[in-house]
Amino acid sequence: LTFHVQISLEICSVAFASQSLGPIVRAIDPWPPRRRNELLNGRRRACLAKVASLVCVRKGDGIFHEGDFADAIYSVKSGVVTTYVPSANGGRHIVSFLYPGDILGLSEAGRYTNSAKATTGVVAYRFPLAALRGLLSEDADLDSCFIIKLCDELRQAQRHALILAEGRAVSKLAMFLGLQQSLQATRGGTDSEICLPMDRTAIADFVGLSLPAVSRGFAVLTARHIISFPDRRRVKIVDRTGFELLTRVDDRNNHRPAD
Amino acid sequence: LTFHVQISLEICSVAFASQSLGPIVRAIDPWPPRRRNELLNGRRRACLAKVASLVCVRKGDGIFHEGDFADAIYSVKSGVVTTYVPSANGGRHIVSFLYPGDILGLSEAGRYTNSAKATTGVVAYRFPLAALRGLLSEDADLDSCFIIKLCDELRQAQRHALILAEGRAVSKLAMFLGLQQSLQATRGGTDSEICLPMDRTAIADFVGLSLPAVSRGFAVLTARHIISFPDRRRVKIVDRTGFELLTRVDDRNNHRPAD
DNA sequence: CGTTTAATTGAGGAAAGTCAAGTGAAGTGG
DNA sequence: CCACTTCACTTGACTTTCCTCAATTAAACG
Repeated sequence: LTFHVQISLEICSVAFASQSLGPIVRAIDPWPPRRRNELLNGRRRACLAKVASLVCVRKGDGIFHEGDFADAIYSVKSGVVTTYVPSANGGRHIVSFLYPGDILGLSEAGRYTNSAKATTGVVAYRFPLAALRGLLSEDADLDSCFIIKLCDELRQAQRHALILAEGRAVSKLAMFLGLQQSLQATRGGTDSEICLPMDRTAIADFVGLSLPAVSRGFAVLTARHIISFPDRRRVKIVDRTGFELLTRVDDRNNHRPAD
Repeated sequence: LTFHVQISLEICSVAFASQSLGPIVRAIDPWPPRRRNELLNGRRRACLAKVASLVCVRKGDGIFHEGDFADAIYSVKSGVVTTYVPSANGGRHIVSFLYPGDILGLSEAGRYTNSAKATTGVVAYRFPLAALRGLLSEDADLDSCFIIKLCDELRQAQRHALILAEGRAVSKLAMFLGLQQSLQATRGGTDSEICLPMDRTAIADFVGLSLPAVSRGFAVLTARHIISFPDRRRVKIVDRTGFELLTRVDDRNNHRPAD
């Protein structure tokens, strides 16, 4: 079975499990000991589901575009969404990869601040802003949930910035893998195997490297036996010590083989 | 009069003007036509002021440190705060520069995710989390205000990522200046003169360049008559067309003198 | 099985990093 | 108030890394 088939299966099962319950919002709580993962109780999920419509997007299709009138936000139900900022000469900067339980549709003065497209087949809840704001103004706990989720996205954006600021290509890639791993860990993935639903170009546009640099970086990490690729879209961390050394911020010297 | 004296004066006047009213929260609204700048009405500001304490921090002193137990968030009343992630070998990555009306103290599982220190003399409101959460659970409009502010910070973090992802040093610097300018514009600053409360090292750590690269980059921009420095901490944009060309995302070719 | 797309690999050049010296301004003590 | 110290910034020379362009291989799709 190829990766795609497995993803499709996952979509079905997730969709099935949460169909009657309504949207999930997933985040790590900024504050001490509360719920850690799914933020909404059944009643509130049902309530949100009432004002939401379900949209299905084929792999590669756009969801909204930078500058469009922002009349709704979305919550990913299944699949992977990429948000990005297109640039003049056909290039783009990828802002984030979004997984089930993530929300998207950030706007400024009524216009989306970036574009979104489906990296795999995607099913998402669509919340018209008017209706959502109605709900938010009535239910402080629901607001709380959004605050927590926004804190989560903010932390992730800051972590992304940390990756982009890193000097060495191998460190960038290691940190990227670490990020993907923790994202998948909070969603019940395994610890030592990371799957990469996006292609190399997308990785390059996310970490701020050229496509060849990504390829070479992965080659170096593989040659040093820090990671291995069972398949182009699946990574195993072989040498966790070496790996974590690279994910440490900066150091400027962690590119050389640790002896 | 030097720059420092001017800053001190500003601190005094700002502190005086908002002393009796309580904290301000400033943000650009993500949604259409609502309030655009100060988000809180007088009653709510007074209400927040009741649970807050005022902290004064001398220039250069720390406010909290990464990993500390996160028992409060802060709102800048006057001065400039820098948040950063320290790295092993004495380096650091700067996450953001915070101005009056900004909030700080992002945490994960009860611990601050980055460190904060005063770049100028700073006065800030300190909100103990317990009290703040009490207020938030009672007042959905106050939650709304925090949601809007978080959206604002998220957009800024994404804009920061855009700067870090940019390839050319001169573009990074131009984008950085553009960012500072828009921050100061929403706070009533002038359009053509930008002031830089932070030193060059801080700029380097923010845009992801070495200190010499920042120096050289500014030199290039000056030589091309795109900007000018009346003083090391004050920048004027001379050639706005050339400037905006550099702030366009990517292009990979905008480093050469446009003929 | 051939075509198209995605990914790797190679060679050359340019940009920024590093290290180190030099300049200027600010702050300190006599 | 001025000389001196100190810190912030600039400038220079050299090295490294990554980007660019291009060719090649590998995988996906009909």
